[in-house]
Amino acid sequence: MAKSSSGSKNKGVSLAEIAQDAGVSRMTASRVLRGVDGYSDATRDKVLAVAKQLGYVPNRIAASLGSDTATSLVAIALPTLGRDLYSQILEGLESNLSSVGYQPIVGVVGYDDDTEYQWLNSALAWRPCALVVAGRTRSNAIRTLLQSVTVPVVEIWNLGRSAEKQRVSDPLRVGIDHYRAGLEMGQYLGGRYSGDIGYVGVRSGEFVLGAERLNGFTEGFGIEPQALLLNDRSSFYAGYYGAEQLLSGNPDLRVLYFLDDNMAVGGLMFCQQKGIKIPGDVAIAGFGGLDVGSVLPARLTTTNVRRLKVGKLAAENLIKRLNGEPVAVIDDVGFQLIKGETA
Amino acid sequence: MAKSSSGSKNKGVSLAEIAQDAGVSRMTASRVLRGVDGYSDATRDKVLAVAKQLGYVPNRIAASLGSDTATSLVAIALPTLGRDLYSQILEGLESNLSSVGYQPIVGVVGYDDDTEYQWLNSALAWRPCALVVAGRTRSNAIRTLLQSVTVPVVEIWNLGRSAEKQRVSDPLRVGIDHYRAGLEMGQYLGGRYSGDIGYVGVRSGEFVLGAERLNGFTEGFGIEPQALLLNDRSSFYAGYYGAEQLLSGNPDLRVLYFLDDNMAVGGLMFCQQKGIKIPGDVAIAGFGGLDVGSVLPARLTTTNVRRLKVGKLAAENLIKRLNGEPVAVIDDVGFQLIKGETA
DNA sequence: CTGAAAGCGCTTACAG
DNA sequence: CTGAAAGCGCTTACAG
Repeated sequence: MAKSSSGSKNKGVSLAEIAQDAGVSRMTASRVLRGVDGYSDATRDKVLAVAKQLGYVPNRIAASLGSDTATSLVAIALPTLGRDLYSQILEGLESNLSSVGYQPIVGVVGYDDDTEYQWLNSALAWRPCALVVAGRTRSNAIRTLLQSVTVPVVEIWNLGRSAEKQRVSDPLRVGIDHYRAGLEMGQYLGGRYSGDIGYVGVRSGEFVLGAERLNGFTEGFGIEPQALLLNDRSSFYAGYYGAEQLLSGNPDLRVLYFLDDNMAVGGLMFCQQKGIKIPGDVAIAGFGGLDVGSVLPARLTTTNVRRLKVGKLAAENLIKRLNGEPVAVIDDVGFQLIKGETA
Repeated sequence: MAKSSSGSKNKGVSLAEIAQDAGVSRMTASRVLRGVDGYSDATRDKVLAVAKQLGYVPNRIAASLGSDTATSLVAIALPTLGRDLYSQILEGLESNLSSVGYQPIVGVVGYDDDTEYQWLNSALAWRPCALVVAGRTRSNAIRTLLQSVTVPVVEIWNLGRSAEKQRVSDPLRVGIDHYRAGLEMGQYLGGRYSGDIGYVGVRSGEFVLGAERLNGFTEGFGIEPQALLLNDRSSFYAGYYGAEQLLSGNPDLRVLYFLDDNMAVGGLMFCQQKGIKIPGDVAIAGFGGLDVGSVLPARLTTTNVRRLKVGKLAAENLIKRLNGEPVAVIDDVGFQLIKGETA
């Protein structure tokens, strides 16, 4: 547990001192500092001057306890962080959240229900005004937790498939329909290629990343791909390795679909090194629309998703909900099939 | 400012209720729940049972106000987030911080002093137990702020050049000496190539990213490179574009050094497409040791830095400082010159 | 436009 | 081992 012996709290300037120096009551000083109505111009100027001179830093801990409104803290639980996906979503979230005075508490919880549950519980102790989690199927314990919480919950990235059954009290969802993204890629490739197909993805324990996309892809293509699920994180190297594994076992594979562009580029590199022609021998497709795909000698065939936009929209919708404004319970950011030169 | 009309705070179970149901005083319940000494086994079991049954979620806001110790919140101000660099550092930070009960409040503040100052000030309102910022030269206002703060400050990524003058009260630093990283690369390439050299980097307004590295590189190579500083974010495409610009203006450039691997790979792609031989015609080097470099047809010459490690070590040292334990004021994570095939 | 009182949910000294 | 009192720094109703 966190403890700090060096940490006797910074007893800085308090509201009471401001009030005293300005010759007003704490209430009046409080009103001025919060910018609510109820004071003369002279009073305002005096209080503000004193506050500035003394270097007053308001104490949100006390403010939050004193009021019965929630804090301006938003608890954000992310599955991962070190790669493009969630870091860009988080950047979008942070940007739009902080611009209106909310501050994110972030946790990296992986794909493990217990870890996420623990984290959410400890985050709740800070009485956040909202919760942001990645959309996915969860254990009963977490579902119960998320439902019993009185603050808004936003699920990002994954819209889920039961888009039609939403009620107003349900969590807000912002992201894309990954099944459809996979479906469209499957249909596109299915119309151009035939023969055996393969998929290289990643799992985290029980949890298979991008499972809905793979389902959609299978449906769209019309053939069950040979799926290789590495127990690893997505990376160029995982894609390289996965392509090697899959192709060495099944040299006839005509199409290789990857969990994301990072892995697809890794697979591409493997094929290039082995003299396998793309897309002549093997067609390759990724997902995500990462930066790298556009600079490759051959433009990567992929599905483009605006990750920053997902974060920004999630923040916007959350803010609307917090302000009691009407808001789309499901917000589909959409995607774009990029018909590149690798498939 | 943040406000929430839907946000009447979740009046959940309080300590008082636990105490009443368990038939003890609030103080005793508090002691049990915090795990400090001073109660019988029977009392403990009773309190714990009631707390669990009622679904008690402790209120850290109140706990923090009630005690005079700092919160378990760590304020982390990052320049950027959507790319590998700081997201991986943050992942390391979060991981080691959360494992001992600290929670990060994160802000993305760019390279602008005013923005960072504002953010730090609002973060301070949450009375964090520590501050984490990126190491760099700052305005007087921020320096004053960071010095006047009573909680530990950690500067990450950049060690700075005045490593010898540190005192115990100075901020902790964890990262690498970027000047040296540039110097060693410059020396390495200077020993292998001669002729005009170029550098493609990025600036954010006044702030030049990786400026110390460029200085070291110049010193090490012994020649002032033609430097192109794009007013953009680092990306594959920026590297591609930068290489194009630089090479079209100076076809004789023999060496191209890039701000980071992303940009270097972009430059590499440009050269490949133009039939420019690497390293026969142009030698290319990056920085960072990003994943992509290892899968390229030609292994990228670069400087490897363990970003996750920077974050983890920063957290570890911070925790030591918070616990009053001795700790290295400057912690050099080090780097590794990768002599690849592109230079 | 202004302020005195009470309270938010905890914890810190005390005292027993 | 246990508890009554006071207080953390604010804000919410009131009342004027």
